[in-house]
Amino acid sequence: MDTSMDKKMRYSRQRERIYEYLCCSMEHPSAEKIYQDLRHEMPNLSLGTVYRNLKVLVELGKIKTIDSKEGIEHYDATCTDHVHFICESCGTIYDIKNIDYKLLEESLNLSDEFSLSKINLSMYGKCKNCK
Amino acid sequence: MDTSMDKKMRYSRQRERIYEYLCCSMEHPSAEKIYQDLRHEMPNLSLGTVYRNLKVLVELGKIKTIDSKEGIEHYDATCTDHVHFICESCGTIYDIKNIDYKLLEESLNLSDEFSLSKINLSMYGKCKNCK
DNA sequence: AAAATAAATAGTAATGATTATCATTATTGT
DNA sequence: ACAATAATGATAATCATTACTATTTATTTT
Repeated sequence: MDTSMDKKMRYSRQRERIYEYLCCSMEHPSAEKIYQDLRHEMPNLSLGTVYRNLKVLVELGKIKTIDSKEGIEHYDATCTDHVHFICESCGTIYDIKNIDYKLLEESLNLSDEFSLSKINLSMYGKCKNCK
Repeated sequence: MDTSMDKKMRYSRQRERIYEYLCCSMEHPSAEKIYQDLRHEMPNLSLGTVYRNLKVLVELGKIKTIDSKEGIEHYDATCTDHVHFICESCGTIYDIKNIDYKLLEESLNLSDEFSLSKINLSMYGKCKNCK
């Protein structure tokens, strides 16, 4: 909401740790999962702090959100281009990295009435272990 | 949750009307929007009934959900294959219909460790009116 | 280095979309 | 028409996320 008068950001151990956690994690955790895991080493970390910092990190472009199934938001620190394959049996979210974006954009046949800025692509199916 | 013992479904004027409304609508409404519009002709329609029937219609495969931005679910009765273009300025959701799915799947370069059953694709950018 | 400042936190209350509950109403097979 | 039971309407409950506020902490100023 605060568009003018940008206030300068200060260092916070909590934000640093949340970002570090996400960078190391391979499993695209939810805010709740991050909170539960970091609680052990930061006993009075607050869930609100996790949400607040995830939002900040998204605005800074350092992490991304994944609109996974049913309502709960998940987060991802891998900021190179990639999309997700979500297994319908076990729910695991896999990173798929070798997309041919030129071919992909071509397949969309978008008329020039639209200017494209972002593609949100997820795939569903069964993974190696489940099929 | 009820996997065994399928109980037989009965006709309901409310469900019929909700489905009809969705088929005629061109704007991918939310449950709340549907409720507010149908309230006039069905004064004691309940919001819960709208949610319940939308869920049933999705299970029957007669309509689809669109995981639009920020949390609120939207619904769509166009069940031919198509994806959505969501304008970042005005929020309008457009149907994009002439996708080349063969080319699209090719561009994904999926290893055969995964068996694909569904693709969820949304595009973001600016529409004709907003750019 | 101490005081002044303002950003960030922890803890908790509030919000808002969706679901569950349950007494009542409506549909369908006999 | 009647019994069986699915669907409704009204409302309460749930649950992820956000807002609020007194306090703590990081930075700036003196």
